Amino acid sequence: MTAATETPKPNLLELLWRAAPEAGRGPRKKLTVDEVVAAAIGLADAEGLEAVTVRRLAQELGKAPMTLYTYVPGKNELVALMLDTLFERMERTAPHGSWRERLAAVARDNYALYRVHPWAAAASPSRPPLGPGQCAKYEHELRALEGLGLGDVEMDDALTYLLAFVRTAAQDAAQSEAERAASGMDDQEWWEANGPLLAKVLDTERFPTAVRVGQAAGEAHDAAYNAEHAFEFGLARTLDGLAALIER
Amino acid sequence: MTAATETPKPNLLELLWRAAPEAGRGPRKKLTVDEVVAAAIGLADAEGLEAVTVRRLAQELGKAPMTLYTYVPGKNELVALMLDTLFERMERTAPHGSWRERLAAVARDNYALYRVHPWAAAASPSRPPLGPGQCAKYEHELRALEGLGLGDVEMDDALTYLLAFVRTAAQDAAQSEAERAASGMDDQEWWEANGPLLAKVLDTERFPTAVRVGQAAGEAHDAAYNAEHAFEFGLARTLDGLAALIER
DNA sequence: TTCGTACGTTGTATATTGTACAACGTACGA
DNA sequence: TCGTACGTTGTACAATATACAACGTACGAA
Repeated sequence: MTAATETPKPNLLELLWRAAPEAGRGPRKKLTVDEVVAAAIGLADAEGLEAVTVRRLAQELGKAPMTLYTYVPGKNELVALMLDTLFERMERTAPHGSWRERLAAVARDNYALYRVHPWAAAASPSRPPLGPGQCAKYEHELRALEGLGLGDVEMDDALTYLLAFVRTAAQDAAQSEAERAASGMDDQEWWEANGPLLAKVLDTERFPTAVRVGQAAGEAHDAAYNAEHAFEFGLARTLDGLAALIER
Repeated sequence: MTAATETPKPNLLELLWRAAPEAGRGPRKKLTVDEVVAAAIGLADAEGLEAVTVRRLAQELGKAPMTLYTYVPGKNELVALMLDTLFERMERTAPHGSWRERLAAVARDNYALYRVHPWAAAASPSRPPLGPGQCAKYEHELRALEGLGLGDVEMDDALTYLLAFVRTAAQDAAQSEAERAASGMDDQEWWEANGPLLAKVLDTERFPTAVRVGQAAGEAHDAAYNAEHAFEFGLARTLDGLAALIER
C-alpha cells in the first residue's frame, strides 16, 4: 500500500509537449516517442489507420508489442500524437492578398494535408488537443483573420467553421474512395447489379424531384459523388458565408 | 460443385427496400428485419453505437448471436438499415416561408435528429445508400430548393453542402459531450490538472494571436467548446453562403 | 567498486469483437 | 408422406487492446 513507488501514467499534454520527466535508472530506451509516432504515420499513410495496430507497429519497429506502451500510454494517445505531428509538419502558405485569398490558402493547405493523409481527416476531432503542432497551426491560421474588424471570439468561430468544412470535405472524399475500393465494383458494375431494382423502386410518382435531380447530379459528375467538385463548391459557399460576416 | 444450392447473400439495396424473396420451406422466422433494426436503434440510443454488438443485440432479442445473420448479412448492413429507418421516421417540417426559412427548417430537422440519436451523426456517410428513408428525405429536402432558379445539379450541390454542415456540427457536439463524459473531469478539474503545464508552454511570444484568441473564445463559451453556439454561427454562415448563389 | 532497485523489455494471458461452419430440427412442396 | 431447404444455435477462430508478472539492465548510493 506504499504509494511511493507509483509511476503515474504520463499525461497526454505532457506527451504532446515532450515534457515527460526523463528516466534515471534502468536500461536505456532504444526508441523515442518521435520514432514510434513517425513509424505509425508511415504505416497509416501506406495502409490506412486500421493497419496501425499495436502488434503491427511493434513488428515494424522490431520490438515486442507491449514495448510500445513504454512510449505511449495507449492507442488513443498515439493517434493524438500522430495528428499533432502532422500539424507541426504541414505546409503553411505565407499569407498574402485579400482576406479571401488568405482564407482560401488556409483551406487548401488543410485539404492538401488531409488528401495526403486520408486517415487524418477521420481521426481528427473538431477541437484537437493543444499540442505544439496544433498551436502553431492555430496561430498561423488565425493571422489570416486579423485586421478584418472581427472580435476575438468571431475570429475563432470563423476559423473553426472553415476548418470543419475542410475536414468534412476531405473525410467524405476519403470515405467515398474507400468505399469504391472496398466494394471492388466500378460504377458500371454497380449499376448493372443495382439498376434493375432501383428502376422498379424509384418511381417518379413518389419521388419526382429526387429522381430528376439525382439523375442530373449523377450524370454531371463522372462518379456518383465527385469529391473535388464538392470541395470547390463548398469552399466558394463557405467564403461567401464568411464574407457576409466580414464585409458587413 | 453444383451451383444450384447456393443461397446468395441478400444485397444491401434489396434489404433496404425489403425486396428479399420470402422464404418457402423451413421453420418460420420468429423475428422481422424491422424488429431487429428497431432493437438495434433502441440500444444505440440508450447506450451508444458501441453497445450494439451482435451478442448484445441478440441477447436483447432473446436469440442466439448467430441468429441475427439470418436477418442481416453483417453489421455494416445493420447500421445502414438503422440509419435509413431513422431517415424514414424523422420529422419533416412542412415547407413554408422564404427559401432561407425553408432551408433553416431542413437544417434544424436534421440537427434535431442527430441530437436525439447522436450515434447517427458519426455513422452516417455523406452519401447514404438509396434506401426508402433516404429517398423520402432527399425528396422532401430538395423541395425546399425548388423554384429558386437553381439548376438541378446546383440544387444537389447546395443540399449536400447544407447537410454536410449539419452532420459535422452534430458530430462535433456529440464527440465533445462524449469526451467530457469519458474523461470524467469537469472544466475546472481539467484546468487544475493541465493549467500549469499549459501556462509554461504557451508563451505569448511564440503564439501571441493563438493565446489571445483562445482565451477569449474559452471565456465566451461556458465550456471549452460550445456546440450549440457553433451550430447557430455555422448555420447563419451557411445560409449566407447559399444566398450568394441563390440571390445572385 | 559494489549492489539494490527503478525501469525498459517482453511472453503470456484475458476479455471483446465479428463472423465462419456444421449440427440440428422444422415445416413446405412434391 | 417424406426429402430437403432453411431457420436456429453451439462451437470455434482470428484479431483487437492491454493487464500482469518475469527478467535483466544500468544508474546512484554505499
